[in-house]
Amino acid sequence: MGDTRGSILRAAIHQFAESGLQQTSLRSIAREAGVDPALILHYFGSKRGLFLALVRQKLDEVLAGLLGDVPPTKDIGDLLVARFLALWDGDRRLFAALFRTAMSDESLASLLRTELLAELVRRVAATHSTEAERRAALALSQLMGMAVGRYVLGIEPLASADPEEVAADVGPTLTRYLLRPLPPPARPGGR
Amino acid sequence: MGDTRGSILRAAIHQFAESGLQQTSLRSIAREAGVDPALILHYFGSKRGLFLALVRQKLDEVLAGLLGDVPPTKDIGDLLVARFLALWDGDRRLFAALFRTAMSDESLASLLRTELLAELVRRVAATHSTEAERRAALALSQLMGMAVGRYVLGIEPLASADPEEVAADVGPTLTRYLLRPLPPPARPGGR
DNA sequence: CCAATAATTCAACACTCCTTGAAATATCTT
DNA sequence: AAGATATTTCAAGGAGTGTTGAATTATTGG
Repeated sequence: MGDTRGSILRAAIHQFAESGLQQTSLRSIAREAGVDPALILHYFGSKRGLFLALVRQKLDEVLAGLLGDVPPTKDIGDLLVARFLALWDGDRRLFAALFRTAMSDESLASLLRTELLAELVRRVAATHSTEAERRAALALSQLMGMAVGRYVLGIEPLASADPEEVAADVGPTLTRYLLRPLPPPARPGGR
Repeated sequence: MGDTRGSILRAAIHQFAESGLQQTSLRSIAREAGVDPALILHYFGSKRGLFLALVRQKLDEVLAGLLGDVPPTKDIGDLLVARFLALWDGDRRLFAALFRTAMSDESLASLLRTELLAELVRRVAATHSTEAERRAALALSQLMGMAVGRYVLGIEPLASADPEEVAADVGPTLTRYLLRPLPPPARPGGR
């Protein structure tokens, strides 16, 4: 099995999920992969390069799993929340680690904005030509807050609730942000 | 001015706000405070001890500023959001750094749960004897999501919007979580 | 003024880290 | 089989870390 590069990636996923980007050392990844640390640099250029390779891969999964084939429905919020939870529940530790890193690393945050958020804006704009950015930002922040509470901070009963229950609670908020009338925006220059 | 301890704390706040807990070194704090690194340990025991001293102090400010003297009102959500934003807007970098750390550090996360969340639960329970935990968790996650979007990831237009506008958008969600009827909880053991 | 206590510094230990450049080993091509 | 190429290891550089314990300076109290 000449898949050394693959086994490095696997070890990296495992370690990053366990301890995050900063805490994980190339040495410990190399140890788990049964490989010399220098080899990782040979393949990925740098620790950051390894991490980014990982992120790109997962981001595609997220985009497909979250925004792929969204049927038109009145309960769009419930659907999005359910998909979001299904994704994240499938690999809690890894996603939590990725999310934490995105919050500490401007270049990752920027990736989130330009890929995930932008795609969401595009979908929203398809039904609402105006205020798509505002709606998408609000929806995304509720999604992220739910994730923080459930997966990162472990706030009960949110952390242990069944996905369906969470979707029933949070979904309507998303639906409102995405489809319902919003308060009139502040007039620029008004007081 | 024999306030060396105070100037260490000030330097620490500045540096932690700028770079976070891990990235900031005792040596650089000592440099800014014009002091030997060992002196910090003398006063605070450890790097973590210094950070915790800081957190305790700020947490009290937050609790007072957020949950102190809440008048009974129908628009409780707008009020909470406005207060939350006023607090955080007053020191964006520091709060963002504290929040990031809370997400990576279980003992800080636990502090958030046992202090901020618990206090919120107590307030909610005053008007809703049942489901206070569920309501508080939902409200807190929307607050945190708003914070992540606005301050940490910098999602537009949320990041640059006037506080009043954000309060008008997000407040009703909080009010709903806190005061309005929620979907019936899943029956335990049901399917 | 001198002893006791507090404040502060010095120097060093013991790690760990990412990264580098050259050396060794394996694989492939012809 | 031999030369070329890719893969992998070795050893070490060089910097930075938190922390410790003793030594030094300043401050206070009798």
